[in-house]
Amino acid sequence: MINLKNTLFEKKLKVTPQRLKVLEAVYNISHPTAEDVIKYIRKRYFDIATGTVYKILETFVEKGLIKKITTDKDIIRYDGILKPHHHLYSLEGNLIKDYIDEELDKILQEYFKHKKISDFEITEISLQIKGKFNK
Amino acid sequence: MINLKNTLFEKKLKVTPQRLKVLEAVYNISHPTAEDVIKYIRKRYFDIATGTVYKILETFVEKGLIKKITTDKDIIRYDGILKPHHHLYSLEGNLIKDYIDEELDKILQEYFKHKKISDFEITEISLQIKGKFNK
DNA sequence: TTCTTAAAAGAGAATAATTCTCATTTAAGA
DNA sequence: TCTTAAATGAGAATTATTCTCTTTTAAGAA
Repeated sequence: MINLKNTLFEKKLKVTPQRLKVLEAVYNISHPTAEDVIKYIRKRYFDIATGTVYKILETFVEKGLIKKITTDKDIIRYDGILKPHHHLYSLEGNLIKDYIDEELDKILQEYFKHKKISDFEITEISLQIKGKFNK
Repeated sequence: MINLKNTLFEKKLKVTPQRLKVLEAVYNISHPTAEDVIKYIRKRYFDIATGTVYKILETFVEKGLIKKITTDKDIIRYDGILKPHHHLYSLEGNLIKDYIDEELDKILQEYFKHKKISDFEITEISLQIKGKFNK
């Protein structure tokens, strides 16, 4: 169980009720949009301005507390998992799942140790795996 | 040199001047946004309604003529290259480059032939490689 | 505990990308 | 050439996101 207050404190961010709840939301919802976060907080805790949530999410991304994830929809989603991982995308719906595979990471790391891409320095590699979820 | 008229015809799409130019634009601009396509056409050929361009791009994606590509910005980009490939993303600016690497594709294919992801059928794998371009 | 102040939050207007509606035009086959 | 379903255009509507400016508050100092 993560101590939310401490997480903010370590990043030198003022601990506010709004920030605590946004962080909680991103940790508890899978790949939420800003709108998802707003609903989560309004339903359970208190009213919050949309601009505030957008601002807080942006701040968290800058501080490296959460990550933006890429989708080909026009809505930005966020991810509370920081350790490098990949994503499974449903070709049918909006479902996105995390995919963690350290063996694969090792293979990729090994591969790019030898194969250099000219004029490009790799910081991070993530796979988008598209397909179909079977129920 | 691709025959644009024929490309549309094969997909059973009415051949219109607007569609021809949108297709030309996506082939000639690297990872354009809808706005990029509109500017391209207006500058060189004729005025075109924004809604028309959005509609045409959507139609092309549905017919598999082009692909949407994912970015963590809030703008959708398109890609005229259909053969499976990966993308290099600049962490600094908006630069996106195609990255084609058949050796890597083979390794991934081999890897996932053995390693199955439970309840998921892979259709397509693409890498997002983030990092820094060196001039 | 109270005071101070920079930072954060709130309200709502502004912006920008995208979608929608409906009237008009046009490609393509009869 | 005629017919018609499909495509385009114009602009309004929608929606996600950002911005502005005022008010509130967290946190450290006194």
